[in-house]
Amino acid sequence: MPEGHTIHRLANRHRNVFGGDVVRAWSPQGRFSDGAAAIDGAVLEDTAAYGKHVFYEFGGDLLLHVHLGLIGTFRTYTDELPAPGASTRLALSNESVAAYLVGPMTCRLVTRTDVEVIVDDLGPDPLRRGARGKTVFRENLAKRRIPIGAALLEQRVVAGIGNVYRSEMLFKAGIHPDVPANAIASDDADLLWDVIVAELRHGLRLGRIVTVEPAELGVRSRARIDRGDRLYAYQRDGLPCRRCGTEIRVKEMAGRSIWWCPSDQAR
DNA sequence: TCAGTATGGGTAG
DNA sequence: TACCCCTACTGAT
Repeated sequence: MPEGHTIHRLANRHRNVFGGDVVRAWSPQGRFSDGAAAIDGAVLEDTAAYGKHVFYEFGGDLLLHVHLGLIGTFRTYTDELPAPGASTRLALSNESVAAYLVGPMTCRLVTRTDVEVIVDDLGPDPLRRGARGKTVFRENLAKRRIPIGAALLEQRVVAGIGNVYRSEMLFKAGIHPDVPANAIASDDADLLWDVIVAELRHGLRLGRIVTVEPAELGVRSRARIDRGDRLYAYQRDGLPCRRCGTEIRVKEMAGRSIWWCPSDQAR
């Protein structure tokens, strides 16, 4: 489930369980054998997430770059350590933890210069501390004529938003997905940024996407919200809006479906 | 048990 | 625009 919050959780988890340790690395699938051999026996010094990218620092100029894409998963085991399956691109382990990467879009070795190029091409990451994030986000919107619903999926505009969050953020900010990004008032852009930061932090903490306000369901925390009640708009086409009862709509935008409430998200 | 789909995005054409 | 990665989940059978 790789939107930005998932990747930051992954980086944090692997820093906690592998950080400072010598790790064993191999590629059961064989497609990353040379890369795995290069980091096998090295100390994992740190991990870092930027948007949907995660980097593993092995000292010097040796880093591992992973992007899960749509179907990639990185499963981490701390109790029983099963053997990796044949499709495992990269297996990492120390004495007590094993992590198996399957189906990633990207798994390669990079240099610090490569990382800089990748990160420089990304918009601000709402899960990273940075006083200028809101300003850069607002400036990025002002430069684009495309609909805001499309702009939110562009990782150069803001890094870490995926298809679930784009519908949910626009619902919570009360913005119609068709509004051109450069037509959004700066106050609304600031509000949208604040919603994005808050929601991604909730997602990071919970490990799942829950955007519905607990008070609206009469519960005390997002952790108590049932699976079917977690979202306002995403994949709820034909169902009544949780706030106003208007039927949620869906259409395609930037090659993917987007959902919105025609009443709460007036143009 | 199986088919269909998707929380992504690079690359080839 | 099609393909790819080849998982995880959902709904139909």
